[in-house]
Amino acid sequence: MYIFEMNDRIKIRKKTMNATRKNSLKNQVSEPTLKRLPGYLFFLEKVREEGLINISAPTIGNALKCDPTQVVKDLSVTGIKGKPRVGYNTYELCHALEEFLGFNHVNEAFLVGAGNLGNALMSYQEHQTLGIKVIAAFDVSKEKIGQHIGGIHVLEYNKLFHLSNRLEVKIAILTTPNEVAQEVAEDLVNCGIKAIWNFTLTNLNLPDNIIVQNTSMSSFAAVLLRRLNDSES
Amino acid sequence: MYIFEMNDRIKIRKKTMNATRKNSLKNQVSEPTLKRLPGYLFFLEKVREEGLINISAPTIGNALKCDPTQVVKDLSVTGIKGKPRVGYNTYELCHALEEFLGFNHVNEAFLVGAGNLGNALMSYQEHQTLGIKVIAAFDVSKEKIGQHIGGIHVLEYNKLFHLSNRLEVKIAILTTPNEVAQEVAEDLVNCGIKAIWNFTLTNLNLPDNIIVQNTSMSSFAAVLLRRLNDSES
DNA sequence: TAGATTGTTAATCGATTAACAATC
DNA sequence: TAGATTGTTAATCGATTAACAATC
Repeated sequence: MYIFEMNDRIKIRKKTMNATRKNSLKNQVSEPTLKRLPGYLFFLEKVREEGLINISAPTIGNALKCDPTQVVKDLSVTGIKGKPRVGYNTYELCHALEEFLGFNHVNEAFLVGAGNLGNALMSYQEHQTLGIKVIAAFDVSKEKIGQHIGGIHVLEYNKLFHLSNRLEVKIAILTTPNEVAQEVAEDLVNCGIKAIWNFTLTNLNLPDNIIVQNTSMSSFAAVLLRRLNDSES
Repeated sequence: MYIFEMNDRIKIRKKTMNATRKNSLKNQVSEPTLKRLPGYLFFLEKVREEGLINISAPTIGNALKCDPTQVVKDLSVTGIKGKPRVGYNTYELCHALEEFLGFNHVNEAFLVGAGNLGNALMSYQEHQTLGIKVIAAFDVSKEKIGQHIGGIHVLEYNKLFHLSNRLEVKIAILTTPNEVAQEVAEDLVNCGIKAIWNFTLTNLNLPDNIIVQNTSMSSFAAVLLRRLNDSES
């Protein structure tokens, strides 16, 4: 009988996991495509308001500075079919994109950490239709508790546990200090949260089935500053 | 003599441009790598404060949930060499990363559009060291002009032209309404701005030498909502 | 020395781009 | 019909991952 070495075992387990993972990810839309979709939606809504009934992929590509073939491929995820020589129906496309992205219905969310960034996101969302609506914010600071920001109450952190029992909220926005992010995230998962929009710099360690969307401003700053540096040399 | 058809000409010009572009981009660090670097920096700073002198790529990869080979490759851009069986010197790495990213010196920036998101970024930056410091904000709204937010004056938009003459600011943060973004961006370029951190949904049309870093919150919302949807089916 | 880790080079993987037939 | 545009399939490109020699 052949005895695996430890390294072999690990490799085999890794491969199996990857295969399973990949299978469940099959026919999922790729992240680059998903990130481009809101851009199409915004542009198409503008165009539609201007009264255009149809628009071709080359026209869209020209406006958004990307390859027409890519536009065709990206838009195909909505299931909407275009007509040769005519293009796509702007109304149909807008509608399908909103539905596909989940921007057409209200996705309720909790927000934890009513600091600067937290406050900003609370105020911001009133004006942008991200499809995500913060219904309650939580903080531990006595000064912040009781405040109204952008029409949202800031509640005591402990109330999270009660409230999550009553409401079926699946999304949480995490804007706490980095040091407590992991701890808070675990609480959120225990409260039934399925997806965390993480604005902290902490790398969260959570069960595989929890969706974590890391959004670090410093990544963008890094690209901008480095490109500026490159261009000057 | 062979006469090109128009399509051929366009194709050839495109190819030439791409070749030139690529040449100037040669040995530039890729965007995915750049976006990961602040994560390494943040983690290494924490680790260094805890007193660790050396750290290996596998240890970093484990903490940040990414491939050790990728860690090695990413960190190689700093020029810091690790020692086999020992790893990298945490102090050297932190220092080199900060320098490489431009986070070690103050990069002055203007901010245009002191709305919700603008205010947030003004307050936020005090606490995070993104390497970018807003030294003045501009708005057209009478109510906002004269306010102090996060220690930053909100000035009348027209003052931008005077001030940019005196100061050598190269970076601008754009948080205006979408409708005026293009117009403001052109003003900024005329004022000598070289890099624009664009938080609007408008696709800016600017000279090739201007660096535009698009940062749309809705892209992240799109990925999060879609993944949540996928996981539920 | 033995073995873990670096660093480089090759293989793989996935996304973008190109090519082209189908079609309105 | 002619020709622009869709939509699919193939080629290219670039990033990630794997393999392995060098080295402390």
